[in-house]
Amino acid sequence: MNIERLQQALLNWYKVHKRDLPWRKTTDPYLIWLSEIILQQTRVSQGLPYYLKFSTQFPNVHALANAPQEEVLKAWEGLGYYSRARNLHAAAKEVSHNRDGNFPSSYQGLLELKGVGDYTAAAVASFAYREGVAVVDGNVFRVLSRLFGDATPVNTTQGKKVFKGYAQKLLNKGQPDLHNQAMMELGALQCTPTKPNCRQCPVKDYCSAYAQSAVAQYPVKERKKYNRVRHFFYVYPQYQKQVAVSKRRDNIWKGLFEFPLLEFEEPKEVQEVLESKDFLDLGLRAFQLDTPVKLRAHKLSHQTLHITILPIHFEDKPAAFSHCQWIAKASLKDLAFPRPLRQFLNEKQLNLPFD
DNA sequence: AAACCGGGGAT
DNA sequence: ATCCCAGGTTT
Repeated sequence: MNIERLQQALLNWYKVHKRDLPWRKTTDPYLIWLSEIILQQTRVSQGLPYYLKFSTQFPNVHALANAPQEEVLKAWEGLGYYSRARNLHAAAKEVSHNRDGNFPSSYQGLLELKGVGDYTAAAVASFAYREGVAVVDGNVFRVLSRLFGDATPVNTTQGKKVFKGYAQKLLNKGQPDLHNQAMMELGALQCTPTKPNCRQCPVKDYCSAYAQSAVAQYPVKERKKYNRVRHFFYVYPQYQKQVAVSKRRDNIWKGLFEFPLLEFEEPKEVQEVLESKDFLDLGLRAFQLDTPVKLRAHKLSHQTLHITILPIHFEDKPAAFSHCQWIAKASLKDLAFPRPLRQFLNEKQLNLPFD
């Protein structure tokens, strides 16, 4: 294979077909890093509005570092993988307070920032500094597995090593920034998971899988099937114009707000929940239960949540929920909630505009 | 090495 | 219903 010809064909294709994306118009490591964290495991169409919001609300690393975590999580609300937001904030503090606002100037240095792994370090280093390190994201795994006809499962330790090696060997050392972006763009637009457009592919003449009419067989993945089912019953405690909320401390949705939660591994009827020890242990007095609201199943990549809301009104200011904070309903909109709770709250506001 | 961590869109 | 997305961290 003539690597120089392949590199040139790739760049020529990229210059014609590349999408016009805002993070491609800058070499500011802050903006590039910000875009890369947002785009981890996230499609461009989903991440773009968040990038626009963050780059406006936090125009530089100091603005982000000096914001409260609750403000950062609120801006991240709905995007998922919230550890990204927490690590983003921690890394901003590190750069702002301990590095005088300067991001690490190399791939190796970038790797030390929280939330920055192999892909993101290579992306920032090549885009912002033109360092000669190859990026390997989901797109590049797919392109390389087809190009070399390599059936090593991509989602394994060995796969990461093998395909990183291909990527580094293929890298255009003169223009690593454009080359890396071109590889990813090729995977996103041309060498797609299903129905790749091989007919118009700039590198089809070099593609092993194409030569064997076996493009659809790549990439090979080891698939793990694990889907935990959980049943959440949220007590939604209301007293006059106030509600009780708490902040999640661990696991899923860490750092986001929620309501008092009763969780079960097995399905339960509302009546069973009301008679359960966990509910009775809340020690609620003088309350009225409204119609329970069953949300539709919330499917995550690795678990399914069945969520039921139990709205209750207290007649007197309750002594319970000491671990919660009582806040005005009007300020619910300022807090970051998990997606299903945010949808419930927004619909409830529509139904009860004067509540 | 395997599990965990969100949400949305395409098929 | 399943797969995949500009992946990283924890166990």
